[in-house]
Amino acid sequence: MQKIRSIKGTHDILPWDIHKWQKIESVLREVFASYACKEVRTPVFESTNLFSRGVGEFSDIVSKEMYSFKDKGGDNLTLRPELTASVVRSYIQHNYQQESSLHKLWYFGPLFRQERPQAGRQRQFYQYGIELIGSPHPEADAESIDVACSVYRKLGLENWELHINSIGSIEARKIYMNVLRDTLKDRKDELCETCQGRFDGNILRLFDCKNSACQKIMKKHAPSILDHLSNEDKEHFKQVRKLLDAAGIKYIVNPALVRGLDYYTRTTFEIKGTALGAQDALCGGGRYDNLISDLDGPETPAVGFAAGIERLVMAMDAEQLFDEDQNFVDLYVAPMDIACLEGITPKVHELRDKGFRIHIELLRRSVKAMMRDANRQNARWVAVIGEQELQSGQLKLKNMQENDQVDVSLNEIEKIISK
RNA sequence: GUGGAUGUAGCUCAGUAGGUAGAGCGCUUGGUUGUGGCCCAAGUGGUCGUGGGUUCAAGUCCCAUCAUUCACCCCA
Repeated sequence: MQKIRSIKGTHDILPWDIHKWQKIESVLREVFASYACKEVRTPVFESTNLFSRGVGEFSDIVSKEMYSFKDKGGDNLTLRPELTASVVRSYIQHNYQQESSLHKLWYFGPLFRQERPQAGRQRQFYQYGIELIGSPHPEADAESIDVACSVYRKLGLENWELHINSIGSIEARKIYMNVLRDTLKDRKDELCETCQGRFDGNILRLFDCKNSACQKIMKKHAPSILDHLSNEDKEHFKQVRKLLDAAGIKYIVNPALVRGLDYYTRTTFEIKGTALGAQDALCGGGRYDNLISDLDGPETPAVGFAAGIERLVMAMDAEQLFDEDQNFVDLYVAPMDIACLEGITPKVHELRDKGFRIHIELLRRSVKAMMRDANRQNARWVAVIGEQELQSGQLKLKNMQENDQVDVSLNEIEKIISK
């Protein structure tokens, strides 16, 4: 008999690790609120064709990594492999543009991709991100990059770097790709197999190849995409950089940064964790001016990013940025027997209503065992409740840090444990 | 999908030349009658991933399989 376990590439976030996620989530809310972004939540599954149209039918994500299935009505559904398409779908479906001409949205949730798991990559994983929809201007690009960086700054993360690039408009990119093909065609034989395969298709991907021979060739001979942008593209990118400078954000202009998703235009950016393994992208994003109209929505410019939580947790663990789990209990109630438990219940109920964190011992253990347990649970105060205490209404509250006891009446408990 | 590494108690691991399993931590209980953190003691806990094979005998050798993990690919 095989032990039941979570399926490949999925993980439990265990009770003793959850505080890490809660810390991150609370900072996210804080940061997004400070940029006046609003949260949107969309379903975890959508029509399959939303992704094949939005992400690109020939992209790896769509062609081989999606969890797709037919429901009982025969509809083709897919567990979302990314969130931008879903948010855009929601934007179009509910005519957000009628509410306001600019939307600053953020999201957080699980995504699903059937890839081979490894460090920093799982089949169900969590991302948060933002989409700024409506503005064609560089200030929107800069703001979305700014938000992304703020999260790491607020969390105290140090080992990361921001890479930015502009891949121009579709027209400029087409021209550039031809130039690239032209300059590299004599060296095509020196490239690795996969790169040769991509030579005639999406040649931009050659920049992503990890093969050192390919990298050398690209570094030496490939022209920079930045030299092949239109004047408008160049001006846009220049303004983005000026705004980042003004915000005091350090960045690396990296002309080799070509994001994998098909929908990007102009600005692309990526934040790399410098202490992570092979999967080092903490955050990736860029501008996508054509996606909304491609999905039959109104012509609407937009820019956004997505960032992975698991990788962030790894990066923060590496820098030891998580405090000990501070989930202490305010009052540990140790009843001598069931009658004592019953007698103290009204008081406990009242205190819990007021928001105190109270643990009542549920195992009928010895006082010694209860004290040990209270210690383990980081209890601030302990009250041993016996017949005597109940009858007199007087009890001893033990302060676990100071190791001393105070005599109090039932009604004074609240005052003491509030401190 | 392709490669490499690994699979022994809840966790981290040891297991010597093949002879039917150990440590530390954890957990439980005790060290007198109602009080923790240190210390001490006892106890709990594993069909050695699974299935075959070789052998008198396998955790230890061989094969298969599954799982985990790292890397390729791709990406957050």
